[in-house]
Amino acid sequence: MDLYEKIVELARRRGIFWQSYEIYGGVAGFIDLGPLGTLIKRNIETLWREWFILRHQEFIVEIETPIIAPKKVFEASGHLEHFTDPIVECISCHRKFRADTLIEEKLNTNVEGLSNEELEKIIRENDIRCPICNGELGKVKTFNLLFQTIIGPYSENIGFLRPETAQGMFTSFKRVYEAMRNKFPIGIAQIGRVARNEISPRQGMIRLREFTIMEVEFFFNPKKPECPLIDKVRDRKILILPGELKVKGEKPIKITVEEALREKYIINEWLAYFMVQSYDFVNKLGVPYDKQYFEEKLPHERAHYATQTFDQMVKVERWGWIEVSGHAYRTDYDLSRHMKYSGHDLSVFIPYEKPVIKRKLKIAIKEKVLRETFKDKAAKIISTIKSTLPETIANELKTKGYIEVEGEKINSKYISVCEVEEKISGERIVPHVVEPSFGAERLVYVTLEYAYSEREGRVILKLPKRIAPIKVAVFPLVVRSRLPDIAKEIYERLKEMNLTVYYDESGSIGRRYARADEIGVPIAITVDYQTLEDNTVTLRDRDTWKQVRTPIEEVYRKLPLYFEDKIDFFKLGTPYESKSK
RNA sequence: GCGGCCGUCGUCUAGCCUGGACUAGGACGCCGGCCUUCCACGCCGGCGAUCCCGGGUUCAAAUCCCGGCGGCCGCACCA
Repeated sequence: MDLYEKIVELARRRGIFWQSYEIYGGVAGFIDLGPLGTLIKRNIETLWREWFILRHQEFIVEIETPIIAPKKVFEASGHLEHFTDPIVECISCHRKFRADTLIEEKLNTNVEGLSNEELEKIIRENDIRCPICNGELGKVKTFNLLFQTIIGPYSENIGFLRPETAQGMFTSFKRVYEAMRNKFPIGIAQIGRVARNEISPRQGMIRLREFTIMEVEFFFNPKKPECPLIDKVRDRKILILPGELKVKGEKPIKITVEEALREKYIINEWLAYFMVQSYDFVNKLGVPYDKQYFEEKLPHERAHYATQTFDQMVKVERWGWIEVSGHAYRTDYDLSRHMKYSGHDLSVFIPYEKPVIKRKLKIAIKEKVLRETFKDKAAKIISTIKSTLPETIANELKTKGYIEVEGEKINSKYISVCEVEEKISGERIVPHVVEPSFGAERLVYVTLEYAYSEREGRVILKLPKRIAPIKVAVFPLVVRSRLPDIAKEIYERLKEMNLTVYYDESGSIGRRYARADEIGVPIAITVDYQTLEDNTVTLRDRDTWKQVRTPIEEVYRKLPLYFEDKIDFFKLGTPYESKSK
């Protein structure tokens, strides 16, 4: 049984996650989170919020937008066109191939944007066959990974489930920007469900058809792409595999952020900054730095909207390196497309430090005179003049004394040229975007895998205490005397402190410790006979099985400090060894 | 989607080849009780199985046949 199987089994047994709709045989690509899984995922989300939003709250804000969007949104975003692949199936061996890459490889030509029929024609004309068995290829079909639905009753209004939360940030960009009183640069974050109709998801929690994305769309001025926070991470070393090394089959290299930027491995400082944040965030979930690296996606591997993408890879036992986050430089692709498709201006006004004074020619039209002379034709003449460059008009007036419009000669009787000063206080730009984007369920799995350990045949989930779904377990050593009463009292007090905590008096104390270890409870409090004498209890550390003894009142004071990482376990009391040992 | 392997209590499994005594057995876990002064102790009891689903063959199907669904691995696909 490999680690993945052990975790899946533990998850099912203890209520962390399992396959959805089991009673109907299950459906691939969907999972339920159980009581513990829900807590774990929420703790990961909370940590993410703190790490990416709270710490940057002066310029990163969180929003929520719908899961369903009308067709137009995905026409604009390019997903209807690009989130699909033309696929051909070999008639004899039934293997499937991407039609476009097959042709591009064989004929060494670019067939981007061609229709399925055109691709099929090329395949027929060039007698392209199955590269595996040399069999004949069938019809070119399209796979679109968007889930489709209908908005409203009996409606023609087609909608789609979003494949990423990002579009919500783009479509509402202007509102958020204004609500934040034109804060710029600005990051908009969202945690939400997305859906992708994967062709064949078969890696449990790793490839889901519906999952949670945590992402930031960070909007900045492409003319000022510097990140003021980059100094904080400039000297940080990261493991990175740039595209140019990847194509040579080389391994990731360990370099500083500064070097990565200098060598243009990473093309934007903000992108680099968020990559380091992500490196640390995943480390906080229990993944060591040497089990992570950033891999650049090659042009043909990238999504349609990105000019550079790094995937943050984490090593897992079963599948090797898997992607837990993507870091894409999306440029102004999305905003520009939404401007074009919606007709709304999504640009941002950037004031200059000092207004620029520009001298400019202006044509003054004496409309009244012009109308009197040319009657009906006047309107047309005026609009033509207005759409002509003032410089051109001035030049013609100077040389010829008139300009010719609509077959009429217009001289200085009707128009005159003057020079005006124009004060330009800034310019409008379409922001560029970098996007760090995490898959929450994958992080849940990765966190579990790195927390999983065994000791003396027992499972111990060494979850970071921030992530542990249950923080404290309270046990009476035996069900005798007043021990259960005191333990229950402690349990009630801890609940009032907003901790997740549980009380257990069943079976032997050893069994109860084992049960608690298995779901990663960091601290177990045991009420024993000594408690009756001096009001002290033992606290047991999940990872070392060591115990300390502390007065009950001290427990309430010190536990919060422990969970805030202000003190470590051994500061919770004085070392304690049980007598029987 | 193809090929290989697989699908029985919560979990792991026995039974399947060679159809019938299977009311589907066990272990672990879970629940209750007893016991118990610190690491899955012991004893008693209990709950717990659409034998993946549907169809067929048969007097009789967990067992044989067909179809489907789901899982794992490989290919392909996807990020």
